[in-house]
Amino acid sequence: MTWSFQNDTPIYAQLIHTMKQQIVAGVYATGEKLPSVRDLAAEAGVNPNTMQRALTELEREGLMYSQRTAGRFVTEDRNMIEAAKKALAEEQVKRFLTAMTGLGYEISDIIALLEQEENKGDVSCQQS
Amino acid sequence: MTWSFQNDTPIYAQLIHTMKQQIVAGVYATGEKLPSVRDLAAEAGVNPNTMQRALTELEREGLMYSQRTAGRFVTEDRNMIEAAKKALAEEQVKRFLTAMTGLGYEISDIIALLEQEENKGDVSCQQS
Amino acid sequence: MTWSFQNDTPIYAQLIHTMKQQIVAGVYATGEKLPSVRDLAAEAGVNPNTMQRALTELEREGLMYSQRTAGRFVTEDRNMIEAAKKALAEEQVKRFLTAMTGLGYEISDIIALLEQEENKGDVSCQQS
Amino acid sequence: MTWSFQNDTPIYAQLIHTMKQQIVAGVYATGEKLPSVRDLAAEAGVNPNTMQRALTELEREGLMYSQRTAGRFVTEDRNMIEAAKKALAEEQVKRFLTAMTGLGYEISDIIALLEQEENKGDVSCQQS
DNA sequence: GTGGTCTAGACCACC
DNA sequence: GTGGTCTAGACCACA
Repeated sequence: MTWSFQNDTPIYAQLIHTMKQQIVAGVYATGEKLPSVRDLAAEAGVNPNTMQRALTELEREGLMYSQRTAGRFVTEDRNMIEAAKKALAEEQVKRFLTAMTGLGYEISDIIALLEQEENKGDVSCQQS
Repeated sequence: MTWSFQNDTPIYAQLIHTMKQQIVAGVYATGEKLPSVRDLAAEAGVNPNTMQRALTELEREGLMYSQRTAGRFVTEDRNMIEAAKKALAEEQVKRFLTAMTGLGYEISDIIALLEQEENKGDVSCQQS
Repeated sequence: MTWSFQNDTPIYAQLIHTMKQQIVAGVYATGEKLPSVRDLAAEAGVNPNTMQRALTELEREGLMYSQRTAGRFVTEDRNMIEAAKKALAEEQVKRFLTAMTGLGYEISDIIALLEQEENKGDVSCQQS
Repeated sequence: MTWSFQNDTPIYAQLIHTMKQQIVAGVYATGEKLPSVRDLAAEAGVNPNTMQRALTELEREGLMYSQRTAGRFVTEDRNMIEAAKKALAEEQVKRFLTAMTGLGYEISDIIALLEQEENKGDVSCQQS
């Protein structure tokens, strides 16, 4: 299946985001060799040029590097990945907070909601 | 402005979601007359039928009602709207949590992050 | 509003049925003068010729008679009307029974259902 | 054969009713695969979209479910079907009673009529 | 002009 | 071929 894209943000930007998430989430481990541009493009159902552009950007950000002959690898710098992770998380938080405050929730309300979730997940079932 | 749609979920579903959000957020107040189907469709840049379908569904959910010739109105039942708001919030929370846990965060981490945000918003002193 | 017709049975037949029902139900009383063909046709939203045909048939059945100058009248023969009533009732019963047996109900079941209805209608409310 | 429709109620509503009746009556058995939307539409002589709408509604009511590629099936939940049957029967009874009382019959009269029918059906002796 | 219904025809994803 | 979605355009009843 080809991925799904929003038609308001450029596809290459969405690719960057998705690849970043996959690296941070460990789909592609630290130092791991990535599939070829052609394969990645095919998997995502986009033009190889578009995928190339995304990868170049990710390289510029330091999340991956390419060696002429051997291929393209995820960075071995865990701090780098950690930083990317934090950035992504912050983005999620920001988006989430915007949505929730737009719905009329205060941060304190939200924290309360999350604590509820935490208890829900902690113990399997306390009282039916 | 025509709205933007993801190409993985049906447009009518996205319309439902957006309209719901707008009602909950008070863009369309309780009991207020909504624009005509045709106008809403034009505004969203979709076919009137598609908008119609979304509105029909919202009507079925009780968030609005239509009067043959007079037009379509937001429900006057605040509880209804409140319930919709809660449902939307829960959806946001769920989505957020899966994204964050996918990134490797525990709920406790997330709560900590949010508390940080809270303090940031509270006072203007920043000690990055 | 113009009446509603099925598109499988001729309109004149449906007119006969409806007029018959109205006479039997007393909408047009025994011996009463009927509106003009033109008016009846307008009321039903059909061509006067079609209404004429229906009325002619009703005359043939003896439910009404016309006097050249004075107009058209419901029969004064109560037996006639009574018979028509029975015929209509029988038709209803037949249709009803077909539907219900088609649904898998036995006549005894149906009678039980109706007796329930009778009790329901009899007393306003016995127990909440 | 194309079906016949009344021109006062929307076709899709009539389709819902007819399909429901057929399921309840066992024309389409529990769990059975239904013809394709297109075939059903052709059989009924309506546009596939109209038939689709009816089926969607029936799905929502739980009387059938669809599998992306395999087709559409009658629910396997006999209780569901039983409930639908009762609802249809109640509707028939209500309609019948209003028609008959409109003709001037009391419920007791009607029950008497039905008992007559019962006896008629029981033994073949007729003493008209 | 409003909501609602219907048709015809197209496209998509899935297997 | 299946279900599902979307569009474009038409028509109706109502007021």
